[in-house]
Amino acid sequence: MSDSPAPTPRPPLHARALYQEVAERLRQQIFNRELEPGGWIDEQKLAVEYGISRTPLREALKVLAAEGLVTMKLRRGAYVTEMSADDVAQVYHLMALLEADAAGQVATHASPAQIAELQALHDRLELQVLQRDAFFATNEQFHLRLLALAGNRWRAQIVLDLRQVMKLNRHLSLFKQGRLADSLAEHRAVMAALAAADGPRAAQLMRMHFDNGLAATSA
Amino acid sequence: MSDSPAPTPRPPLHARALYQEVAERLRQQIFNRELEPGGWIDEQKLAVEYGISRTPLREALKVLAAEGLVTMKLRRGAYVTEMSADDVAQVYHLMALLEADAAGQVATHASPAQIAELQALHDRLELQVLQRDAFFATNEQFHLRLLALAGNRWRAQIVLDLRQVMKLNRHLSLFKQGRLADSLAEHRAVMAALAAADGPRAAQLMRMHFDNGLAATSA
DNA sequence: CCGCATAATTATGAATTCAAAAGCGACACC
DNA sequence: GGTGTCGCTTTTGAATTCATAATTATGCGG
Repeated sequence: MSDSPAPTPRPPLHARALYQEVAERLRQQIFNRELEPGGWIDEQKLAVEYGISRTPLREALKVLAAEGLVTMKLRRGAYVTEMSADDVAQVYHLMALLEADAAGQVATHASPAQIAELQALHDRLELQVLQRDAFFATNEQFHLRLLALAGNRWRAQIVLDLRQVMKLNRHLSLFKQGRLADSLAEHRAVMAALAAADGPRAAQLMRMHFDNGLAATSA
Repeated sequence: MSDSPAPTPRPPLHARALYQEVAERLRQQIFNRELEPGGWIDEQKLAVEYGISRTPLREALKVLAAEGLVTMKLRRGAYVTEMSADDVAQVYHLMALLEADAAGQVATHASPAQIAELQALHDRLELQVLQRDAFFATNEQFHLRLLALAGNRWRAQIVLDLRQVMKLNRHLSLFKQGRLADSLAEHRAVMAALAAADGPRAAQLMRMHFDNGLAATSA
């Protein structure tokens, strides 16, 4: 009689397919450099490590390949994608284009409550300028939330994928001292434009934010 | 002794993995409406039809899912994605954004030979205004070539995927009489801007080209 | 001692087999 | 007559088995 309020044993927790769980786990291993860019992915080893068969693992690898995180070589298996400096520049350019447009949309169409939500995230960012990892996390939250508010699920998905491949070389964007503070200042300006409902300015500032981000990696 | 100059029996023709071949075949069946949007995809039936096992077919389906062409429902299989009118508008917006940017890049950076190449494609388009299917094919060739010349492989891939999902509802963009001619006129203007190396104008005209395309579907 | 051909090993790719969940229908009970 | 439950069928999901290509090792010949 102690379990009357819906115990929810376990099956409903299997909300996602196994291959998706595996894909997510692979992404994390890639981002954490446990699988290094350019490196070969040993299917058998990972299948044993994950306690599964090769089948769902191979399905996950093909999804990651479609996302661009891994590269399939015919009859040679899967390799973690390597990003050249040129690739980084290209992806930054696209993120700038897409996120600037999103910022413009949000500035002109978002409700006060939604702006307040973004403001809250930004405020948290202000407090985390000395904690690199937390800063990155909150920063990503802000950008993804902005994307969601911009209301274009296709763009949101694309930017998500781009942000993921960008994590392949966090070592390049290991912001040098000071970049974090600069980034925050730019962020503050974008937030101000959003709050002012100034679409063009928000877009322009967001573009600059990314251009500076790119410059910081290549410099 | 008659086969001395490298016969190349067959193996090198296996240039692509089977799951990729299957993915391409599935795309074609989807675009041709042999698999209708919203419809369920019968794995066993298709596997028999293709003369393969379910394994590579399922891998292909997951790739298509990552591209957005099909939707996987947990424990219920794969369904051809349905595009809402809103989805169409969103995707058009992204194509406008990305291709306009690409046009700007090409206008400012392409070599004369590359511009001539695009001009040749456009000239062919002019001759095909009365053949709807040929017009579409050449039109796509032009846009994809432009993307390639713009030199951002990530953008090229993204636009390719977007163009694919857009084909899910060609019935919506079954250009009404006259739209083809209008489209051609816009195309001619874009080509002129490209030839004149006027980046901003090329971008602007390309954006308008897509905006008009969207208006033609929703009207 | 070096190079090439050939055999053994290993890993990928695909088919097959197995398990489990969802859909469907019949039957009984209210 | 309607509703709920039990069991049967179908289909998805995953593991296992099998085939084939590539890599490595080995041995022979130069």
